[in-house]
Amino acid sequence: MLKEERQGQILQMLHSEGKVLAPQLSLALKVSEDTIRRDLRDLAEARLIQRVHGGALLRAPSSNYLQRRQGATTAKAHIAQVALSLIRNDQVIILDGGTTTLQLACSLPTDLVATVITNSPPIGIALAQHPGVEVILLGGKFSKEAQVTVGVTVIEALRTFRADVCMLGVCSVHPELGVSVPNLEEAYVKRAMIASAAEVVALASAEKLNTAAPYVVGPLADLTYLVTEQSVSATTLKPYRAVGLSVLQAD
Amino acid sequence: MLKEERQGQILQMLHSEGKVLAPQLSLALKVSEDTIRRDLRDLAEARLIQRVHGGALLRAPSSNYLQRRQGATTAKAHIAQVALSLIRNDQVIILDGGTTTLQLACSLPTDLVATVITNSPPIGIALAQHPGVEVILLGGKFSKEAQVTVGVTVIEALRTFRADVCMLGVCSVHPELGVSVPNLEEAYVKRAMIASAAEVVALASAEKLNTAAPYVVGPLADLTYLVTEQSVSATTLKPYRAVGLSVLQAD
DNA sequence: CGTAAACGTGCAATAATATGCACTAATCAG
DNA sequence: CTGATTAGTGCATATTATTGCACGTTTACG
Repeated sequence: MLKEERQGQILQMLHSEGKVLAPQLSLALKVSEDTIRRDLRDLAEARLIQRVHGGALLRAPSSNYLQRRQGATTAKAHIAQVALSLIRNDQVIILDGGTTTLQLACSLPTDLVATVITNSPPIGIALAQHPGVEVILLGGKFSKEAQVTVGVTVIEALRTFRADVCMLGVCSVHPELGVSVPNLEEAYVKRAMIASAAEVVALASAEKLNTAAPYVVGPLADLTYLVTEQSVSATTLKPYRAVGLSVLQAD
Repeated sequence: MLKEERQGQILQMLHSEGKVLAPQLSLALKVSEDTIRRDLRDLAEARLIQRVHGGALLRAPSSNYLQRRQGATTAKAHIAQVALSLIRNDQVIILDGGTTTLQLACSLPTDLVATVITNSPPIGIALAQHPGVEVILLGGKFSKEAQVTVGVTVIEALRTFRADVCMLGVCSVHPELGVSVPNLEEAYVKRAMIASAAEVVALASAEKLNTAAPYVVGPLADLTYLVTEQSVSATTLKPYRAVGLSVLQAD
């Protein structure tokens, strides 16, 4: 049995039982407790479990999303402001999850008349303030970390829409690799969002540029606009403009 | 039993009882009072409880700001508390939208392992605090007043599930008319929830009893349990019990 | 005050863990 | 193909964490 396979089983058992004990795992997986402990250490290092004396527990709920929601708001607010200019009345808009897009949702004019399709419950709730906006929430498994729904139902549901524009919060964007994310599920969802929209707007703060993550969403050619911060230099943006992307910078 | 697990139970008992005593905990958790005291010291250090001579108290008067935001009356909290007793580990639970069910979601033990299917984004977000709970959000048009998703996609999605129990917040319930709601869409959704669950629990505060609304969800026979307040008289409840419904009252 | 309960501390027993080392199997450069 | 390297594992041993108990001190409350 491979190490990764074994660690996968540990995770699975943890999620079904709520807790796991080292001796119990040793017995079930037929390896020594030492190996189990090493596995648990690895998994704890990867922030997948909460290691405790005697075994492991489900990871304590992280307030990552809330923390991120606090941080770096001015840059994101500026980016959101620019993205606003790409939205017009009576459009069908796909809004990706994430803090930048949540900021965008909050910044929408209150008299905007539009349909917003999103996999982010917080965005849906935020848009309750906008009487003219019809909100369609995409259903699926709720990812607590990113506060979005993921899974095949989200992708299936997206297929049934034809949106005018899609606002994508990107984790990583690179001139050659294109858009990539740290999570397989999210990659599929973003791909489906891109496929269902006529125009695609990527919202990327400065630190996202020229970086890459494990899962590729698609090439730069999939994007129509790239919105980023004022502070980014022209040379940094040159390769993006070179492939025909319209780059907008906040002021 | 792991230390962290035990401390989790202490927290849970504290939240349900309002206070805990060292000897009582020692008895309940089958460890010495010394260990209990060490646990209480740890928890106090982590600012999770307020340590006092003899045991511990809740640190802040209000345990959850979400509860306050909803203006949770004590009645609703009590109803939710009773409904908790109908939930066990490893169940698949359908949670209806509404303030009472949100209260219920917030009151779930943090170490509960279960799957929750809901059409309420606020409930989904609230359950992000529960690492053992897998949340499935039902997608559809977002109703801003009720803060739930509605529409045919919700009903379609519900068809694909077979839940152990369904927790229904009811607007109106009447011995002869059964459950009814003021909105056609919601009626359809509740009907679908009932159809997908083995047991149906209706949560109804006192003022909901013996009232009716325009759209009928179904007869009382669809329900398994009716949870309501202590203050409701036995004569009021008699017709409900007469049709074989198990009526539970908060204390 | 005085008493009993509650508390803190040091200590020993036990369980869990970390670390160093040896062995195996797979990989890879030459 | 061969020898070297490396990741993964199990074992022995040292270290640490957790717990219960003993004992002296503090606290609550009549």
